[in-house]
Amino acid sequence: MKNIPQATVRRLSLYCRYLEQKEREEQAYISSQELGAGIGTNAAQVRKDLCFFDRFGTPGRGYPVGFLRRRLAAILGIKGQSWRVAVIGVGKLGGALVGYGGFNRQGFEFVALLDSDPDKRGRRYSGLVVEDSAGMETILKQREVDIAIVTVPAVVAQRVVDRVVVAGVRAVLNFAPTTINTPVGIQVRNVDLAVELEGLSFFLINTKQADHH
Amino acid sequence: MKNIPQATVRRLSLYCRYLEQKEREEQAYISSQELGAGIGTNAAQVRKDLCFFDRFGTPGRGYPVGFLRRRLAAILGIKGQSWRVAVIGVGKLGGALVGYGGFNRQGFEFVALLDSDPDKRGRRYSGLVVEDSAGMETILKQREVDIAIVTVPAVVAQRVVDRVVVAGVRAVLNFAPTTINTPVGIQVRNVDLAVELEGLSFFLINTKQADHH
DNA sequence: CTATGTGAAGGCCTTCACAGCG
DNA sequence: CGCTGTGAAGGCCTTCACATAG
Repeated sequence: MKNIPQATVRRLSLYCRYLEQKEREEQAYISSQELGAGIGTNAAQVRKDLCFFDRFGTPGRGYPVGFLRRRLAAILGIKGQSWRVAVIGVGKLGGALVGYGGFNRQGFEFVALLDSDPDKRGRRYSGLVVEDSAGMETILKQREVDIAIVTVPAVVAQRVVDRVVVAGVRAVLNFAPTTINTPVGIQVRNVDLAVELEGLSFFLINTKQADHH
Repeated sequence: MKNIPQATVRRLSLYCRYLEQKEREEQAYISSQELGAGIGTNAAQVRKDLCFFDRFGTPGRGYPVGFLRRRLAAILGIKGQSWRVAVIGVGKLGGALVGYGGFNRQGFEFVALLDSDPDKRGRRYSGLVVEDSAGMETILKQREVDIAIVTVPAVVAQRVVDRVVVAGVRAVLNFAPTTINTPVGIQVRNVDLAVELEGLSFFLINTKQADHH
């Protein structure tokens, strides 16, 4: 397969979600124009993104909603496949993520919650018990974890990710506010709240507030 | 000022945080090489980013750590300025974000928690009481809120953001898994957990697992 | 002699424009 | 005739390379 831009992959998720909505509304076809507007981009971008993979559309009609949605789900790997997810660090944020609606999309399944704090152990979230992170490597391997969500304090994040990688996990979603280094072949995505807020701050001081006359 | 790439702004936050660490370690100077490695980029990128703004460095020595950190904080607008933040939708995720360590950096102050659910009203998080979102416009205006963090269900997110914008807020951090439309002049940042997870999923199915012999 | 500052080159992603299909 | 599929053009961001400063 050709090399797919990271930006395109992000939009595929957005297309897929928007198509789910249109499918519920029982819309049969959708144009690149409408699909683009629905996720905040333009028609040309949609067509370019999709033509990386296949010819999904019918000239003159648009894309069949259900068909395109299923094909995109397959491309993203969230169809007929369930990824096994572990949460490491079950503090306020980690606890909130388990069972949060944003994750309740098919294709992902929580199989382990780990924490080093004895006080947190034994707590239940969505039917899962928090276990001792001392046994991290064994648990991650035994449960065949595919993706680790890391919500530990910044100072221990690198060490935790190192252990996760040793356990054979190749995909990490990092919420710790620090930069993580990993060997090649490991994919790390960072969700960095400070970076987002500071980006907004930069925007606020560099734009003139509209005057109120 | 020249037009600063979004990507550069993101890195400025990372530089700033890395410099805080080096400042605590009482390091006096840092090279573009070391600063780049510290946040996962290269020396040329660091120099290019910084030279958008000023000449911060000393050829032959590098950048003075404390000086550069303060200047970057000023550029990002998190020095001598405190942005007033409201959280709208205080469910699991919203509640976790209030008081989460990632936000405990100077420059941001929570001044309102709003929810439409009567059961949530009156609950306290970090000393703030959850109030009725019926009075959103009034509360946001009276408290001079600069940034709204939106953690409501996807179906109501657009309507909530519309009201936030009417109330004069120009910066939104959206956690709802849906695309938000706003007038020009409003900055929306999306933190989309489904998109991140599906990006990892795409990576996993498109890379060969290293063989174990 | 080391490390910055910066124009130029390169590469990647987006937008354009239109041929071609239904 | 409308809308897709796609090469080409354009624009933005990253990387290079070296003049310059200490």
